[in-house]
Amino acid sequence: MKFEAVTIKDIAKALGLSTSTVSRALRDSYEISPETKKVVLEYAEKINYHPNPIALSLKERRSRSIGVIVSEIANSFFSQAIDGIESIAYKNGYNVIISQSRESFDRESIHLQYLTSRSIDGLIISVAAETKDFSHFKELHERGMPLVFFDRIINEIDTYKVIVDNYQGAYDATRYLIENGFKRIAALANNEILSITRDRLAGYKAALTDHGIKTDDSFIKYCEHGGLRLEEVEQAVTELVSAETRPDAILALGDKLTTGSLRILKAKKIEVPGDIGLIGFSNSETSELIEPPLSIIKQPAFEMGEIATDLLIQLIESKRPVTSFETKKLAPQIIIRESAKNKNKSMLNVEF
Amino acid sequence: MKFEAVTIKDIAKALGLSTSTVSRALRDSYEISPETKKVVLEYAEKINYHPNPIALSLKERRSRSIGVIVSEIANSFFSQAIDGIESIAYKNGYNVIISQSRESFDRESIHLQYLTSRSIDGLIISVAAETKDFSHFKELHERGMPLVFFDRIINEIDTYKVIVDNYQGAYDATRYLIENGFKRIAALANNEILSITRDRLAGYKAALTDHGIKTDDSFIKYCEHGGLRLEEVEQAVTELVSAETRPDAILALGDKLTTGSLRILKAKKIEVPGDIGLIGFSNSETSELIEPPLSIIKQPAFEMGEIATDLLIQLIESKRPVTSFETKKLAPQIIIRESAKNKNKSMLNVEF
DNA sequence: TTTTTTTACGCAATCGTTCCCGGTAACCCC
DNA sequence: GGGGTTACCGGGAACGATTGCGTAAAAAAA
Repeated sequence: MKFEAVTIKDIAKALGLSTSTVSRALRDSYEISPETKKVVLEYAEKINYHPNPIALSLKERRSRSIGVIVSEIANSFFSQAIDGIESIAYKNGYNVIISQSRESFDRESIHLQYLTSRSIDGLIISVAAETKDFSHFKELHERGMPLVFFDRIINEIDTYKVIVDNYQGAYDATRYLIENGFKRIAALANNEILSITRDRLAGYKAALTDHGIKTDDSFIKYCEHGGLRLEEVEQAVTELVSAETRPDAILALGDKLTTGSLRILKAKKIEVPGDIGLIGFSNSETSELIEPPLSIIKQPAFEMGEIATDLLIQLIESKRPVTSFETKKLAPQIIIRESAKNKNKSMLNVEF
Repeated sequence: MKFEAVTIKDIAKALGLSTSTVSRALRDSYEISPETKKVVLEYAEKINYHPNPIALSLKERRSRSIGVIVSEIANSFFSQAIDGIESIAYKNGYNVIISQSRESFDRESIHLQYLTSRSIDGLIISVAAETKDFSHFKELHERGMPLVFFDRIINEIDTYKVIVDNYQGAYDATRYLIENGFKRIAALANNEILSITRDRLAGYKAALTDHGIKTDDSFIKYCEHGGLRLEEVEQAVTELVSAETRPDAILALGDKLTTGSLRILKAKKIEVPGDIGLIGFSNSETSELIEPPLSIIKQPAFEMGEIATDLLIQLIESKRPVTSFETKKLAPQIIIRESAKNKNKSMLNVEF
């Protein structure tokens, strides 16, 4: 099976010209006479010539492709972000190679290795939950590979980063719960090492403190793989609801944790928000259709992907080394629905 | 910003050998002495040499990358399928370039053009809803580009195809509705030209006929963009529920159509399944959490992606032209939940 | 008309790798 | 010791495109 492409040589031979002349004619060089250009252009059009991007990559030492590593494609947040990445990349003539870490450090390392050996021009990364050692990223960064982190970032590496205001999102969600009568608010977090975990928990704790509620460490549960495995969510939720003092609300700090905990609560026949209120980070397209309609903290995923890609391309195409980087922080959107409605008032809403 | 890679020349120079010798040593050629091999291998390891895939691509006239065109990444079915595609591609040393048609013919053509000009080795496609003219695919196919269709296929093009048994899925779902007391079953379909629309509608009609129900064409509504735009779903559903004889159940023949129609029904305060039963094709991860829990016909998306990629790679790597193609037809999974439960019995289940 | 300049093109190197074609030793056989 | 193997390695073309440099012919200036 082969797919023969026409080359510049074919044109040169057919027209009795040299390849250099053809090349220059195609690039509209001033050194070529208008007549020759016309002939070449018309013939190229006729035989449907397209420059071989691989030959160009070899010559220019750039592949015009960028790598992306996320934990999981089939996750609304990431698929929306990839959507944004693709759109900008495409506009700029880059293509995108996607890999999934599935929250595993090993898979992340392997993909990183693979992508860089495929000679990509830059990399957009959301770190895996398992990853505690950042040296592979650091080394790459030091060797000059353009890098942009989004969502889950690495503070120690100085480059562009794109995140939402995780602190504020968690703070506002927690405050909402407090102001609506919830008092014993538990947090269901991702892996402790992740930037998003730290920031979101900080917001959660600050909101509690600001409202005179003592933070209780037994109310904070961590899921090593961010809820990618339902068992870890089950264990965390089970521990929470079977404690002596059971929380009356859960703040879930990740997409999979939000739907996962609802899944578990339903399985345990625990009413939401009657028995336990629920609000969480989520970009699910169907959050409003869910029973009860989910209260969510939503990230502008598409936009984050766009911005990250814009920054990466800037980095790739800049003539001189970039030394001053910034962290773009976007505002999350909080959407309140039934799952976090006022405990007492909500009794009135139940349809008897 | 540059990312300098070590080449075979660097090794040759450092070791006082020729590039050919180094190349052969790295490929473990019999023409190279064990000692030389050892020296080369060790040095290559030491300076972290990796062959430049672009140079290889140029030499071998293959890029080891495959293109994928789907309507939308942020759609559970496709993201799960891509997941399967990536996994097989990665195992075989291919990378995957993904584009979205967003159901638009123009975007599909442009992406097709772009992908082929990027010298990909093969293509996996699920046709856009808008596409009625297949000549761009045909031409590509005739020029020898390995092609595999999945989900939405083109019958006129003779190549590998991977689908579910759409006829059977729709038939069984319709039969379930009939056997559970629903009599006036409407179908909400994708664009009329799509293979999945034809097959699913055929199954729907056959089930009706087999159970002595006359098919009513006014009960079949088409959405030109497969529900990608909620307005078209709204219009279709509105037409259905405002007809003189309103259907008592809807069979939605696409992912977006299923959640879309539920969205509209909810907005219209129409009870599901009390007023109207609902079952539909869907691969949503949260279908069980939805209110009411959704009855779905689920496609083995991941597996479909895997199979399609396997077939494509076979096609790419086969020495002689392949002339005999098959269509892999997988079984869909029907999951019955509240949204399609027996009209009369379901009254008993409502919690008062 | 001769010299200089301009115009328009070709030659060849280059990117990193593979591979065909040679070439030179060392060794063996008669 | 001449011829034939064998083992090992290098030169250079090729993949498709770009580009610096050289140069012929044509045009302009002297």
